[in-house]
Amino acid sequence: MRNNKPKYNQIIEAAVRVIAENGYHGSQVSKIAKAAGVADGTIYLYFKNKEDVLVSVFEEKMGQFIEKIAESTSQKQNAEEKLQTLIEEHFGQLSADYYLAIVTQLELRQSNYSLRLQINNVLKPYLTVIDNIVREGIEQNHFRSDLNTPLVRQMIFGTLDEIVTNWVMKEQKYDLLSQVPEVHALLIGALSRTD
Amino acid sequence: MRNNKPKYNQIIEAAVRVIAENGYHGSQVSKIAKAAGVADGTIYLYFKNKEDVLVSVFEEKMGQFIEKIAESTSQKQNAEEKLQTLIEEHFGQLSADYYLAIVTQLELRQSNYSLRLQINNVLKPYLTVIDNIVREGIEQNHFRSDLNTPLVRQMIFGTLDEIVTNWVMKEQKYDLLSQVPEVHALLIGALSRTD
Amino acid sequence: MRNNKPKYNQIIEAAVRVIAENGYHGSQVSKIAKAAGVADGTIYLYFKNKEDVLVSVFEEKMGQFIEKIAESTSQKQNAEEKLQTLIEEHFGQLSADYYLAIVTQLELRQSNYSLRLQINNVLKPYLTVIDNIVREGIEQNHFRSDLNTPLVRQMIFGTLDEIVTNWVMKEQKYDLLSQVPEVHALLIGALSRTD
Amino acid sequence: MRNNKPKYNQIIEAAVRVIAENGYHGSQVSKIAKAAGVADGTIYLYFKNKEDVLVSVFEEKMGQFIEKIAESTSQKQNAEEKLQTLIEEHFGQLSADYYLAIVTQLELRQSNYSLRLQINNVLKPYLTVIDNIVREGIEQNHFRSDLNTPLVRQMIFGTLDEIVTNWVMKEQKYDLLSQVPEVHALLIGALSRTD
DNA sequence: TATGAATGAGATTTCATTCAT
DNA sequence: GATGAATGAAATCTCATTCAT
Repeated sequence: MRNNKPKYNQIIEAAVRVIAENGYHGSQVSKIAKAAGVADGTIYLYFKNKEDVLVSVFEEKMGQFIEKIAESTSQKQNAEEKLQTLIEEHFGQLSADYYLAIVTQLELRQSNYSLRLQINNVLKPYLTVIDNIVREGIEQNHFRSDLNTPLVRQMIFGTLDEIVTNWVMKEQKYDLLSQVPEVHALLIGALSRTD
Repeated sequence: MRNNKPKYNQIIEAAVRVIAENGYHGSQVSKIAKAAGVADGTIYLYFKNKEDVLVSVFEEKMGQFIEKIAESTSQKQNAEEKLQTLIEEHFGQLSADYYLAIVTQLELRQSNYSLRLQINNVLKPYLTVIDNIVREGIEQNHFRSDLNTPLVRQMIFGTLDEIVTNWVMKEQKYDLLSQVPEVHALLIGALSRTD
Repeated sequence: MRNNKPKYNQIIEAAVRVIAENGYHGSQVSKIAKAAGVADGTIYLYFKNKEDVLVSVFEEKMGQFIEKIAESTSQKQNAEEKLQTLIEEHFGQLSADYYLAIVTQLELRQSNYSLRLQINNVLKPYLTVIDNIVREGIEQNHFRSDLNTPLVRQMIFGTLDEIVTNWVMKEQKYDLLSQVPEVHALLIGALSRTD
Repeated sequence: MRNNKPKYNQIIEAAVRVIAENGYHGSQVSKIAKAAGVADGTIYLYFKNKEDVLVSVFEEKMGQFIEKIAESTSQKQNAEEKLQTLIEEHFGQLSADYYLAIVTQLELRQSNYSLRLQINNVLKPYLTVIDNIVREGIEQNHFRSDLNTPLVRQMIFGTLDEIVTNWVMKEQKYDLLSQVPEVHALLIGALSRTD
């Protein structure tokens, strides 16, 4: 695998740092190369072009992000707990990585359509995790049986994403993790049976 | 106000069209000028720079969008109905204006940080409308009294925004308005008192 | 026509000068722009890209070159005189324009395949002039009737071209025009009836 | 000599193949190395630099080409026959080696001035062969005594070269060798005594 | 000898903005 | 007010060459 090569990871890590500090449009290849301690041309030994660097940043970082969430949730027994864990991990990981939060919430969204499509692809497994929790909640009779899974998934993802983006744009001045219980309560309220 | 001048509006309308058809990065000043039937230099008689054109597009279009929502909701008596009307108007207006939906959901999000801050400013009155509905629902004892208004507002806006973005990215192949009841039910579920 | 625009001609003339002085591969767009007294970007208002500049140099210069030859030869009555005039003009014009000779004989031949095909196209009318002289000579019974016109044309053009190239590579240290009679005699020897 | 080393020849042969298939500008050192089955760096153990590879290709290939012509013509008794043999060999060898024809007629001509000077040097022995035939013809009283040898040599070489180049550019769609008699007749016509 | 990963200089082209008319 | 020709800064990517192993 290419990520055994140390230079590959050096470049990815440098890219996150440079993008977080200079913004998407201020992140020239030469700046990333310098931050990674390699020559400009070296970037092109590991990546097809600049867009490939950015996609790879997202793939690597979001890949880990999603994997952790998938693993943590899988260890919980019911849908409500899984949802809570998902929110905790989502907020927790982005709280813990200042640069990653800026890059994923603000900077990479400025990318062009082609890059956006690839980013959406990377996100798919996360959306599947959400879908499965919703389905499980319905099967376990904890959630309402008439839920429209895609719509619910859009609500959950849209809610979490908007909350994190607000937090990043407010320069992370408050504690994101402390909002987990309230967010969980809101979402459970939306999903639970009322009878 | 500068929007009494006919060329100002010509340019705004041309910009929406050009951005929707060519994407954010394919929308050069010269292209907008040509579509508006004016010379490149004329743009600079009405706008400070390109960013000002884009902000103005958002201001004008979202200004109308928000105004309509504010007016429609104000005619309803209680928070639940107001929320329903808000969702209807939000989905309805974007359903009705193909170009506007693409521009606001996809293209203008590719803008840089500075433009994004200005766009957020334009959105503030909309967020206030949501806040007021939430507060009213609490006061009317329809919503739970322990709701964290900003958080709830983020959930509502994040949910609606994510749903519309998905719909635009799926090339508007399904009917957005038919989802209003389900979305409303979900949000009401999240907000309502359970006792 | 685009060559009414003064900048267009400024750029063409500058390009000939720059190519002659710096060689094909030493002729960056910025160097041509500077020599023409315009900004780099101005080049692209008049030419699609760098290749278009080079093709146009050849078109304009060879266009005039060929036109003069066509006109001069047309005023002669028989094929032998026409051939003499053609050689005189061919050698004469390139003798008179130091830069043009270097550019057409040495530098533009270093171009890539695509440019070479376009250059060949420009040369076509010249080859036609030669063909017509050959045919006329045959009809007038001055040249042998069994001549293979394309082959003869290749001999004539190949001969003149090789002689000029040698002269340019020897840095034009001898007088090219003084060779006209000998060259003419050789070619007439090849073409004339022997009975 | 360095061409006792097998890798040297591997690289030369690979270079011809790569240049014929990819064109002069598409023939990177790494591509030649790969085709030769050696590492990039190995090229530099056998050649000073890329230009040296190209010059060597020309030297080796044209060396053989010229040697054969010199040998074949030396076995003929008079200038006319020698000229015929020279044309036959010139056309014959290039007809027989598809890649060599493309490389020498089209691709290597795109090289820069310095390489062109070296290529001219390689050609010198061939030009001497031609010169000797011309001088012999004059001495033998077959050719006109007033011939300017360098000029005649330029005519002969220019003619043959132009004919081959045309044939290569027309993608070798017709038989080059069948033109030998006509070409010979033309050149003999130019050189022969007319009394 | 042989390797091949790393280097880094260098050039085309775009496009927001200006300003003389 | 209106024009649009001209500006020129700025960034990606290639590829010949090197050198530690």
